[in-house]
Parts: sequence; C-alpha cells; structure tokens
Amino acid sequence: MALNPKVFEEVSKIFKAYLETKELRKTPERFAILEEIYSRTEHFDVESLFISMQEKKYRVSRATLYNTLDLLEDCFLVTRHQFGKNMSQFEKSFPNRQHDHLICTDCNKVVEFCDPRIYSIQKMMEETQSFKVIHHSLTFYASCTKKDCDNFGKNNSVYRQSENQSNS
Amino acid sequence: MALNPKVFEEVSKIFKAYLETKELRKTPERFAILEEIYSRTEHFDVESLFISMQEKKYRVSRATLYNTLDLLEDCFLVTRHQFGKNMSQFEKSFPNRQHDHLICTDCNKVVEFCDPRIYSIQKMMEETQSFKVIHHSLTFYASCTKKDCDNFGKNNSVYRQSENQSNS
DNA sequence: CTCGGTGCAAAGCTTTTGCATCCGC
DNA sequence: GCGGATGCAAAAGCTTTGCACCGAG
Repeated sequence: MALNPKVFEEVSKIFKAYLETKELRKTPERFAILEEIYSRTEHFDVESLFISMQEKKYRVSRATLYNTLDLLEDCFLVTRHQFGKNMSQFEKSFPNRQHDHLICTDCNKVVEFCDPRIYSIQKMMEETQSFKVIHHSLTFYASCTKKDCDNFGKNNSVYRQSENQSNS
Repeated sequence: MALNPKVFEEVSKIFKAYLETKELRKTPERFAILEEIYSRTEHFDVESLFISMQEKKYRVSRATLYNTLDLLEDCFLVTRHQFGKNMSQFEKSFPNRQHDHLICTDCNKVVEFCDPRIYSIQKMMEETQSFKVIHHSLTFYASCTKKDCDNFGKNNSVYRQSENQSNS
C-alpha cells in the first residue's frame, strides 16, 4: 500500500548482495515477498502475508514464505518478534530506527519506543561478557491507565486476567 | 534436586492465597508441579517438566501442566519466556531477582543479568504513555567472542548462519 | 543442462479441547 | 453430592519436510 520506491530500491540491493554472498538464487518470489513486506506499515504474521499475496498477483506457498522470511531475517531486512505463545510476528527493518515495544495486555495495542539507555546496557554486556550482541528485544507488558483504552479497568484486580493472545 | 524448603513453603503460601482468591481448588497435582518447578535451577520447557514428573511419583497430564503453568504465571510464581519460535520456556520467579537474558546464537547458552537502567526506562514509559507496566522481557542475542564457546567462530561471517533452535 | 527453489500436501511439534471420571470443598 | 480438575486422546494451529516439477545461472 505505502511502498516507498527509494526504500524498496535500497533494500532490494541489500537483498541481492546477500543472496550473491550466499550463492542463492534471485527468484521473483523472493523479491515479491520483500516488496509485499515493505508495503506494510504494521507488524504482521505469516498467515496474513500469505493471504495478501494470494489476493494479489503472486501465488507463493507458505513454505516459500517461511524460507524467504528466514533469509530476510538473516540479512536484517526483517525483524522477528515473539510477542505471543505460538506465532512469530515480523516487521520490516527499514526505514524504522531500532525500537522496542510496549504491549497492552488488555487490548494488545502495540506502542513503539526508542531509548538510548538500552544501547548502553548492550555495550556494557559486550564488555563484561565477551559477547558480540547481534540484536535485542525489549518488551514491556502493561495495562492501560487511560479511560480511552478499549479495555480500561478490566485488569485492575490484584491478579491479571488470563491474557487473550489473539490479535486485535 | 535443589529444593529450598523455606522458599517452597513461602511460594506454597502465595499459591494457596492465589487459589483462594480465585476460588480455585488446591489439588495435589498443582502443588506437586509447583514443587517440581522450584526444584529446578535452570529454564525448562513443558516437555522436560512432563518427563521429570513421569519419572517420579506424580502422573500428571500435559493438559494439567499447561493449566497449572498458566496459573503460576498469573500469580507471578513462574515467568514465561519466548526465546525460540515454537516453544515457551519457563523459570521460577523466586528467589531470583528480576533479571534479563543474553543468549548465545551459536550454542543457545543463556547468561542472566540485571541492570537498573531498565527500571528507569520502564518508569519513564509509564509516565509518558499512561501505562502500568506489569512485567518486561529484555533479551540480547549475541555470538560469543571467546575461544571456549562451544561454537566459537561459526558465526563470524558477515551474515549469521541460520540458527539452531534446539536446546543444548 | 544442473541443481537450487517452488508449490503442494503431508507430517511434526507444541498447545488446546472434549469428555468421562475423579475428588476438593 | 456438586461442579471444578484431571487424564487421555484427539484436534487445532503454526511450522517444517518430502517430492516432483520448474526455472535461474
């Protein structure tokens, strides 16, 4: 929907370079998937990607989607998240800045944020632990204190309700 | 193996109070599962818990394990993690301090750490976003720079190898 | 022409559900 | 005794795999 041509050109280049480095083939399916992902603005799961691509010109199988997502994650063009129990969610990596997430446990609303202190923690970990950090994931699980939250007040008891893991 | 009686007595009390609050039954299975979890020192998954309990006196079903883990998570006696794609991992919450994880993408080794800066980020998020943070999850994915890492050097290319998600 | 990639369907694995039985309250 | 909890097995849901065919290099 909102594909930025310049961004797409740029990430295509990166993907091509990656495929060449790994001696993998530059198939039309792989670039169609990249294009579809970079047309999206929100987080998505494999199933919604599969449906979107079926509705359009391309007929790709789930197997190809999983394969390509692994490649795109490997070359840092998409980021994988594990918010819920049984489903990976993905998002494009560019032009987003590195960011993290706050998730409302009432309505599953996602707020993105960015904080330099995480980078300083990372630096310290690398120095003290002899690791090279490749990426990180920080998620706050929270309940909304605003009255306009879809589920305001549902979780104000001492113990949380069991969470609804489905997407809103 | 390493069950601390005082800790177990304490968490049993908490679990009892929780069950009473929710008007749920205090079944022997539930306390057997709590005991098994608090005998463990490492992260674990449902299957390994199932096998451990089968090898011992208690015969609990997977269904009961899942049910009880939900309850224990709900009253904060157990913490759930989503390190990999398709499997929840758990750990006891006490007497551990709040901590986070660094995972070696080569050998899946887990390092725990603790940093007060995360709490300050959380505080700021609560103030600016009108959310009450219930818990958080921060994980660094890293490759080891030490020669004694089980897989030292395997991931030193520009692009990561596809990760082995099985437990070491 | 070769062999990696694809689509399809079946299999795999974790987690959930249905139902008869059991037992805490 | 009532109704929630359990065990078992079957089902569900996401992901991977096997195989024949296709097409990029």
